[in-house]
Amino acid sequence: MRLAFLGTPDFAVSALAAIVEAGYEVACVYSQPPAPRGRGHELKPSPVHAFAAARGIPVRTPPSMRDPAEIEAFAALDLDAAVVVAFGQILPGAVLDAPRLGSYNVHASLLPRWRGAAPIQRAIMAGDKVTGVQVMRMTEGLDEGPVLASATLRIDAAETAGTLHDRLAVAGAALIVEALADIAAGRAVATPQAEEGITYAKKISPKFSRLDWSKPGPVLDCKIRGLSPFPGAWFEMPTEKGPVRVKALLSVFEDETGEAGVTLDDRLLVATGEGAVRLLRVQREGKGPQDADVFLRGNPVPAGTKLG
RNA sequence: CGCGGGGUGGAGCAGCCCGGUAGCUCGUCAGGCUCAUAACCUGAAGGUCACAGGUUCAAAUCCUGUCCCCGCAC
Repeated sequence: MRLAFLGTPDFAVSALAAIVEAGYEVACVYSQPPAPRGRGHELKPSPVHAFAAARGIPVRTPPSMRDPAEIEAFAALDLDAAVVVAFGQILPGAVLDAPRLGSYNVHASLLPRWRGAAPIQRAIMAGDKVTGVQVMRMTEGLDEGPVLASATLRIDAAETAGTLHDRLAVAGAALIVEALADIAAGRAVATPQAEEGITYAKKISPKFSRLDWSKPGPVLDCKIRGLSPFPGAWFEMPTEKGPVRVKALLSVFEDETGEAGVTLDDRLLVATGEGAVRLLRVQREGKGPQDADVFLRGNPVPAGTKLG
């Protein structure tokens, strides 16, 4: 099997690593172009780019796969299949159909639920109890292709987008390797997605990550965990020097009541519109993440504090 | 030179603007008390206040330079 791999973030690295490990020939890796990241505004290659480069795999980072020259170059790779994982670009049909056996995508949800950009975060934010990862054969529609392989994971009460991301990345890596074996052997079965239960996982915008304490506790808890660690659901905390922005990274719902936004004890139990939420892990602006007890040592928050 | 925050006993912070014997919460150690949901009381150890210069009678605190760390740009 001669493959091309298209992916960008860490989530995709797990899949690429597994594919390489399994011994498949990766003719070329495609990734998003290096962007200014990190302190100092330095140009840094994407995680997938860095991984591939370190292993001597050719890397291409075209700004657009719609470019006719790129499509031609892609076709010239003479591929058996292409694997796409969180690439970050919509691929034209000419690219998807170029490989002899087609193009396959690893998607972190149980389709057709959470088609689109941010399935992991959306699943937690919606309070889903289960989610999963699937391999589908790609079509031109957005995550509409038939599914070849699937793995289901439970989402527990302490799950954050970060922990779930890591678990799904591992599961997805194993799944794509299995699926490729089936595809190579000609025994892969693609099942069309259900017509019902379609939802879309809109891209996460930091603009909507502020916590509104008047909302119900369970909703806030899911929002906190779904946006953790990035971009982080935040609120304002009063201090002697003025309000400070604090991100909530992990929380748990508790059945206590009080005026929304006011702390009920000195350990970050915050009353909401319905019930209360205890913050277990937080991050002050400009600081690293801290467990609540560590945070409280240097930043005491007495009961009765009104949070914004 | 993309923007911003910071380096103070083992951890998290205050003190710096308005120079003058280093403070808080926690941890550790010793002893006591108590068989209670982060336990409590008493005592102790532990810091060249990132580093190097400068100003000054005196610098964590003011000035200059260096090193390191962190956050945001997904």
